[in-house]
Amino acid sequence: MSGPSAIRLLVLGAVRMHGRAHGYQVRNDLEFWGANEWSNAKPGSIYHALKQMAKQGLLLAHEVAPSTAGGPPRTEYEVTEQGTEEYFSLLKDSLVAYDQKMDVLSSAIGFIVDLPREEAVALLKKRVEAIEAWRAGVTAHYIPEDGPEQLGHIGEIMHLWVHSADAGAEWTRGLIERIEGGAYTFSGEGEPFVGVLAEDQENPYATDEVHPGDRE
Amino acid sequence: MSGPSAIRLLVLGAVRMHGRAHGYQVRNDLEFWGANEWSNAKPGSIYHALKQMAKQGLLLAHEVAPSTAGGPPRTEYEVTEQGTEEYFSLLKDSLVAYDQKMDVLSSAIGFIVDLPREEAVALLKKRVEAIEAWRAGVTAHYIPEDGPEQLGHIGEIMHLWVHSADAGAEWTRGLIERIEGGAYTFSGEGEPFVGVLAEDQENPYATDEVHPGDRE
DNA sequence: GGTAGCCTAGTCAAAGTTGAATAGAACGCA
DNA sequence: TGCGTTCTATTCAACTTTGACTAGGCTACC
Repeated sequence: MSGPSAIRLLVLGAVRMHGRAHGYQVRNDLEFWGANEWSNAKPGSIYHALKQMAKQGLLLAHEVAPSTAGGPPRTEYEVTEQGTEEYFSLLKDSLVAYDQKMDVLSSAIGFIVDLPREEAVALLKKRVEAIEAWRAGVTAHYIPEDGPEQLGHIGEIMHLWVHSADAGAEWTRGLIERIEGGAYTFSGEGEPFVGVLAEDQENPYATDEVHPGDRE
Repeated sequence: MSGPSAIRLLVLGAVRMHGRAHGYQVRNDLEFWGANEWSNAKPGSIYHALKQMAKQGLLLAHEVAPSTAGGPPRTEYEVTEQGTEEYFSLLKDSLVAYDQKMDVLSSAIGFIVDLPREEAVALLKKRVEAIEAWRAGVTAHYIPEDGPEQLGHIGEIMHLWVHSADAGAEWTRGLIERIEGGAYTFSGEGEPFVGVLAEDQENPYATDEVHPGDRE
């Protein structure tokens, strides 16, 4: 660690989609996206990220209005120009970085259509290269002179990592193909994808249902 | 989160192997195991875990002796009975839990030979079941009535997760086969595997070399 | 018309994580 | 002998994450 942060990207991206949003809206969007399943996007982290990024000038905080829908008053945020820069920089880094933090990659995939199609493809290709380089480095380093048996069951750990890296590379190659084949609508290709909940819309994924196999 | 913690398991396991160990020894072991590559095992976290677990009665702290090899005095730790219980409980949980935190699984694999062979196999089989259940739950929930196209590129995220889950299940099945086939030496099968560095031994993996593709 | 329960919106203390800083002792060597 | 470097061993402040808590308003229902 610590490469790009998933929450920062998620929060920045969510606020950016709304134009102006308060914490609770962001929180709902992330739940809508299923981000609670694959990232550490709990309320506390979200509000913390908002405040921190406001302090750093990436967001502009409007000390604001009592709620329009009951509940305590709320603070609304907008992304600044600096915040937009950070957003794209974070997005690109997250697509390329192979640090096996799936939450970072997942977030970036969620926003990938904010990039032009060719750039997305180029970054994903760089990702594949990064994975292959990581694989080469690790296998060279940890499967040394005297043969792998020497490591005993410890070798299974490297095996696991290499196996996952390969799966990651394979998935990435598939995605590249789909994108090159014309799937999805990228930046500058008309009607952008809008993945936020409107003020009054209900969240179809909001549920208390616990999926079998989940660990809380 | 927050399922079992990787550092706690690693630290507990390292101290346990030594019988009695100070922080620097633990730190070296973890580096020897390559844990710095696949977990957040930085010095700060290690010392924190030691102190915390001592406070909780899992470790016994001996306020101790000036270093025998230069440097400041050091504190040595032993695992208590309660700590041993916690160790095995953590170990078993980590083997079964599918919360896609690879560091937790990796740590557990490192210590899997502390269990009897049949128990290890049983736990790994439970793991495969947990993965399959998770997969079933998630696909049912996130690929709803109106077909998956509705999700747009967001569907790729679930695709990624499912792909990784499948890879994880496949690897686990492979490991089960190898273990059932007699690989490695488990608890109660004679000469236990010893993976710690002796007091004077040099660490063959200690290196500043940066593997290509690494993100710091 | 009261009250139980839920939705909105956010705060906070405790715990965990990070990277850098500290500091003593030994070692090389000019 | 004195000076810089490396190794040993740990601490610390800053930051992030977590889960539980707070608190106002609305709604359904008796």
